[in-house]
Amino acid sequence: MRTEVTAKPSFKQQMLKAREAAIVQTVNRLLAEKGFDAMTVDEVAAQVGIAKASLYKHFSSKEELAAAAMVSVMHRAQAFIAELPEAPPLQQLRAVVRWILEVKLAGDMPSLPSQNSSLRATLMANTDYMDGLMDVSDRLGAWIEAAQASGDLNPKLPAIAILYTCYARACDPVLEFLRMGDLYDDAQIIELVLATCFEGLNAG
Amino acid sequence: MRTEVTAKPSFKQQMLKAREAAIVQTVNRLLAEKGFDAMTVDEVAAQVGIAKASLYKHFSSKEELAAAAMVSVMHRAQAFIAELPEAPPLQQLRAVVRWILEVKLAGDMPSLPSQNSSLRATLMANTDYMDGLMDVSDRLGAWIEAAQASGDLNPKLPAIAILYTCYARACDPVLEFLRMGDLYDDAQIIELVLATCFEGLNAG
DNA sequence: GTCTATAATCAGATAGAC
DNA sequence: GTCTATCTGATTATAGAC
Repeated sequence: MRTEVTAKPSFKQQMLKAREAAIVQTVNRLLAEKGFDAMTVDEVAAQVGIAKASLYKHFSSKEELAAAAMVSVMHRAQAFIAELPEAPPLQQLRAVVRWILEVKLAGDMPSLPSQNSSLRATLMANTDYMDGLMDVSDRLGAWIEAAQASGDLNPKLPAIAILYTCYARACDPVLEFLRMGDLYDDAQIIELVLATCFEGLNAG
Repeated sequence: MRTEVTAKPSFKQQMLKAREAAIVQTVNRLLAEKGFDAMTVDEVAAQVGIAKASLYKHFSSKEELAAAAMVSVMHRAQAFIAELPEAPPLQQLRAVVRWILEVKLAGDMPSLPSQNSSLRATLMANTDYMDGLMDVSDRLGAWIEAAQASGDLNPKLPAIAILYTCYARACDPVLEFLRMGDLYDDAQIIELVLATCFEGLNAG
């Protein structure tokens, strides 16, 4: 009966984790749809199907909710990068940017106001988030420098500027603008933005 | 005495216009600093130095305040475009994008949440704003198509995608990111973003 | 038109029973 | 841990005197 008594709490914890995952997924979608300020905790609780007070047992503030969503996407990014097949650096970088655009178009890319200071503080204090961010930045940074050395990326641009430009695709309004026009499907939109990002607007 | 009685209200109206201009300037700056949601009407009134109730005599809602700020930048954009010296289309377009980046770095580019529906409605109902937007879009659109025809801009990209990509520089977070790093001054940051926008990340 | 004072609402967070 | 009910503070907007 040893297995039973140890399995019971484990099962309970699994349930908890599952519920927290559901919360994070809902927050993720709401952050992508409406942004941090417009998202209300009441809304999150309603869509998850639990009481607001229960939410606060899992996450102690609205900022923590947002941070959990950011950690979630960061982990998904790490998983995506880890499973990338071997390829030239530029191709890897392009694949990551494409993934960012796909996640955004799928409505799963949380968007946070870069100015909100309490939110910034919460994020910077979150070691899961910071570790993930640094890990991803290191990997992308290595690809960027390798691609510059091999003459695939413009060596005159600072690597950090290239990194930021890639990250910035996560909140690029061009995707929504093009979608509103109803002239291009999602796949075409992604190709267009990828092209403007890497090849620029100028003629080749 | 004819001049006196007609001059009096004209002067009064000038004062009003001046005060409204001060309000709009304050709103402009606050929208650039904190965004629409984080900006409060109390804050605006305090910084202008008038009572909140007085603000509402000039603008009937927070949305109207934001719309006035958008009309203001739109008019400044039109004035900038009108005074541009004759030059090839690509150069004109680049000048406008450079102007956008300069205004943003100067902290004078209001940033609105693209999702807020009541705000969208207010903006779309504002004929001053819509007229300005269409006028600017027409002028930029003509330059874009001319530059594509002359082989300066990539003719494979839809003109509308190029237009949106230029507009999107008004909310490009790369500017703030690079500024935070403290490695480049404002002039360098503008050149970097201009280069990535037009020449792309790839090597020439 | 400007002010002080206040209404009305909404959202983040908590108390306390179960 | 989950719920209902509530507190607390902030924010948009307005009433009414001058």
